[in-house]
Amino acid sequence: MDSIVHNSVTCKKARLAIRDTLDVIGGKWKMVLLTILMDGKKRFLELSREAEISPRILSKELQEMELNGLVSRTVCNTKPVTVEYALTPYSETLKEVLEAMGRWGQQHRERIIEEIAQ
Amino acid sequence: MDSIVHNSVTCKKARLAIRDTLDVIGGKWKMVLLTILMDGKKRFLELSREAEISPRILSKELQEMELNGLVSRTVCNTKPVTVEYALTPYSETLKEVLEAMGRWGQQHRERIIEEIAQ
DNA sequence: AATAGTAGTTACAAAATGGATAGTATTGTA
DNA sequence: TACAATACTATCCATTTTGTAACTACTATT
Repeated sequence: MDSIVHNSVTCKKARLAIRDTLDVIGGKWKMVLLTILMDGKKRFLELSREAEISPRILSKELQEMELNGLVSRTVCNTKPVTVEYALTPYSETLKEVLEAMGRWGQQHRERIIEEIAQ
Repeated sequence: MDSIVHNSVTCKKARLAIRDTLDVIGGKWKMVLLTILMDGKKRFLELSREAEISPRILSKELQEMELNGLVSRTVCNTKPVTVEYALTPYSETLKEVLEAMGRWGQQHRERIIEEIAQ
C-alpha cells in the first residue's frame, strides 16, 4: 500500500502530520467553506445561506480560518457595510487534499449506490 | 485555483462528496488508525497503545471502520484469544487522501516553524 | 482457588460541537 | 420615527464526542 517505506518512525511522522491537518481543516464546516469559496469571494450572508450554517458557527469558523491564513476578510464601503471573504494564496496548497477528498467521496457514493442496486 | 470549472453545480457536488468522505473517515481517530494500520496488521491492545486511545473509543471506531469496509477483523486461535485488525483492499482507495493530508500537514508545520523562527 | 493476559463492554462524567433565537451596531429609506 | 439590510454577538440549550474507571468473559498458568 505504500509508495514510501512505512516504518514506525515515518508512521509516527505521518500520524502527526495528519493530526496537524485535521487541527486546521477538520470539523464539520471548514472544508465545505473552502469548497464554496473556490467558486469565488462571498459575503457573510451568502456563505451562511449556501452552506446552511448559522451565523454563530460561521463567524467562528471564518475567524479560525483567517487566523490560519486560509481566508481573507475585506470590509467594503457599501451602503450597509458588506464583508467579503475569499481564499488566500496559501489556501491553494490545500487543493490536493480537497480534490482527493472530493474524488474519494464521489467514488464511494457510487460504490454504495451499486451495492444497494443489486 | 481550479483544474475543473467550478460552477455552482460542480460546487454542490464537491461539497456533498467532501461531506461523504468526512462521514466515513472524519473525526479524531479514523485517519490516524488507518495510518497506523498501513504499517501492517495490529492487535487490539497494540492499536490502543500506539494511538494512545482508550479501549472504548477504539472499539467503536474499529466497528465503524469495519462496517464501512475499511478494516478487517480476524480472531486468532491463540492461548488468550487475540484479534487482528488489518486494512482491506478498499482502504487502499484512501491512499491519495491520506498522503495528501500527510504532505500538507508536514509542509504546514514547517511553515509555522519558519514563522516562529524569524 | 488466585492471578494474569487479551479483548472488549458498561456506566458515568466532561468537553467539544452545533443550533435556535434574539439582540447589537451601523447606515439608509419610507 | 419606524423599518430594513448587513454583519455579526450573546445567551442558552441539545447533541455528539471523548474520556475514565471499573467490570465481564474466556483461557491458561501458578
